Amino acid sequence: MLIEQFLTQAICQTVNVLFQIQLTPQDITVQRTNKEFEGEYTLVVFPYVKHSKLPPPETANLIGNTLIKNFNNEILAYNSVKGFLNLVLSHTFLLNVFKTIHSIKNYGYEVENSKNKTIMVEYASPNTNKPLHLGHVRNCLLGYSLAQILKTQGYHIIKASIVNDRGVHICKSMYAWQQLSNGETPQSSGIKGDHLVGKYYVLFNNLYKKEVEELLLKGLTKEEAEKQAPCMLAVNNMLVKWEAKDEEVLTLWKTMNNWVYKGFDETYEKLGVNFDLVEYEHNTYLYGKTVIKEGLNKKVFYKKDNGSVCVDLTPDGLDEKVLLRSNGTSIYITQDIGTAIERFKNHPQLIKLIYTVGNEQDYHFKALFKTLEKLNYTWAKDCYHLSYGMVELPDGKMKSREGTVVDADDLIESMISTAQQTTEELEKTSHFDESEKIQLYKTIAMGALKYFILKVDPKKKMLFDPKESIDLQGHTGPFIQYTFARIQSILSKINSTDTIEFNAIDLHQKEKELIILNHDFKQVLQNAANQYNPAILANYIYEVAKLFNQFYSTCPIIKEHNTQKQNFRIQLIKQTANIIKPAMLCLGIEVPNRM
RNA sequence: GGUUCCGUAGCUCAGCUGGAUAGAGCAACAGCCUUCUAAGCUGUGGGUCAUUGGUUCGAAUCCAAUCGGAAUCACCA
Repeated sequence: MLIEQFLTQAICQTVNVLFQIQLTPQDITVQRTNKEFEGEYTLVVFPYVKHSKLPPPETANLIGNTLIKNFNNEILAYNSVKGFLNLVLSHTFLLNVFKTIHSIKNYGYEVENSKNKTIMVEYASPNTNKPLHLGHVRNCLLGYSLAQILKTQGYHIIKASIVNDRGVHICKSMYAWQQLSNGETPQSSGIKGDHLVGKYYVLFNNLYKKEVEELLLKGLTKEEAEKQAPCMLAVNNMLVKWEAKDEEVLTLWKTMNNWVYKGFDETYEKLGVNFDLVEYEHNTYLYGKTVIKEGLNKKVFYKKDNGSVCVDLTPDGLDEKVLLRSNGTSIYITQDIGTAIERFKNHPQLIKLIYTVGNEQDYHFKALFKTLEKLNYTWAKDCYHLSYGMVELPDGKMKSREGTVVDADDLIESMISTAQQTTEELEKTSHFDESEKIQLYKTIAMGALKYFILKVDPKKKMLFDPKESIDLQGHTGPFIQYTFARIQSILSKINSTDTIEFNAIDLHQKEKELIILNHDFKQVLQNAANQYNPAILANYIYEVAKLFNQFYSTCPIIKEHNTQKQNFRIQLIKQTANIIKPAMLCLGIEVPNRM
């Protein structure tokens, strides 16, 4: 950022004078120089040949000559290859850049809430009829990480979850439990609450399937059978009773939901995610109805003959969307309209509302935002759907009915035991005490899992093979954690000061690269925040760790006897650690001091 | 059928506001622990960037068409 700013200004000034044109620094872009050429930054001169009226190489030479003449403190030399002008930055300039970023506390960060603006990130938002699975894990990690990243840009962040705690799905679990459980509870069975409720959800589906088959044998059509299956009738009846606040049903509903919440909380804790605001749908699902009425009065919506209320989105390339059932009850989008309005009403500083939801709902959110726009809410444009791809298994999509879902708790457990096994094989922890070991296994396991998920672009689908455990080597979370631990180890063996007395030292290639990469951190954080994409940060921090490891194997510190040089290297790796740690925390990944 | 998204090495992924000979990791092979942690470093092999056309000095990147995959088009959530 600092460097690009300087270069674009310098180049802008130069070409304006040379070619009698009027560009601004924003019109100029520089890029990093390719490995095989000398230099750090490159200007592509093709855009300027029509002004210079010279062939590209001569244009490059002309610009290069003028630059080193006018900016000889910063630019040491240049070389031009075809139309590419490669600039070699001076060591003092790079050292000054380094001193600048090193002197800034929390480089790359804005003070929390300094913008006095609020962003709400909604994620997780589970149904309460079954435990969390790998898809939820991706959702939670993305949402949490994005919230952390946005926080670094000076926003006040509200992490929100809206729990879908009512409806047919939970009634299915309730009915099956009533019929089949003999009063089984998490306490009596030792089963985690969400898994227990999930178990009865599965049992319900089995029962339903059996009943439908029986009815089919009796000669009913498939459609009739699916509607008339006794258990389904019972569930529908239960839902009616719930809405009528039947005490028995309500008590059971509360009991079973509480089992689930307790289970979810454990899983969230293991994932290291949390929320500032938890809403429950049974409280919020009626909000939207009055809005629909208003829209009807304003003629934004219309009532169809059968009594349902619709909005016409065909001018916007979408379809006609039903907003209220003919029997007057609300549906998904009705609720979402209501909660969005409530949220902007309750939080006056809210400038962005981000929904972390899978891409299967792209259409829904388009319709939702468009509808809000039609209702003339100016903030409709501030709603954003963070859409992410499904997690797929080698043999296709996860399907709960076929039992191919990867359960979140199971996955975490197996990651921990993999981490433990590998760590023991490497004999890393012989002098760790027992509790430290357990902590470390968890840290590594979650680091591997989180990084594995966050490094891929959210919008792309990703593949997970349960048969192969997630790697701990290479482009992984543990690699970065390991790098951090090494830095801590070096620092602990050296009595370091914080002086930055290193003025006239020669920089090794890897040192230059590491300075520049450190310097890029601010821009990367901004990009990740602006594009709502934690993967940008994840891939960047791997580059940093990789470069550190290369630097580390070529530039010894303890063996370096030039004290200025040694001090510089110490400060450089300190700064690197100062970037790795917060970046990893933005991804929700802990970094251990030793491993 | 309409709409949207995706297609890069054997596998998992970067790169996409157009720039030089397309990058990592895993897997395979060959080196490096008497020197700050070998979960590391160095090297080798591996590519028709789905296909075809267009835009231009220049295309994995932008546009169009085609092929392949996915999602969605519910008075489900």
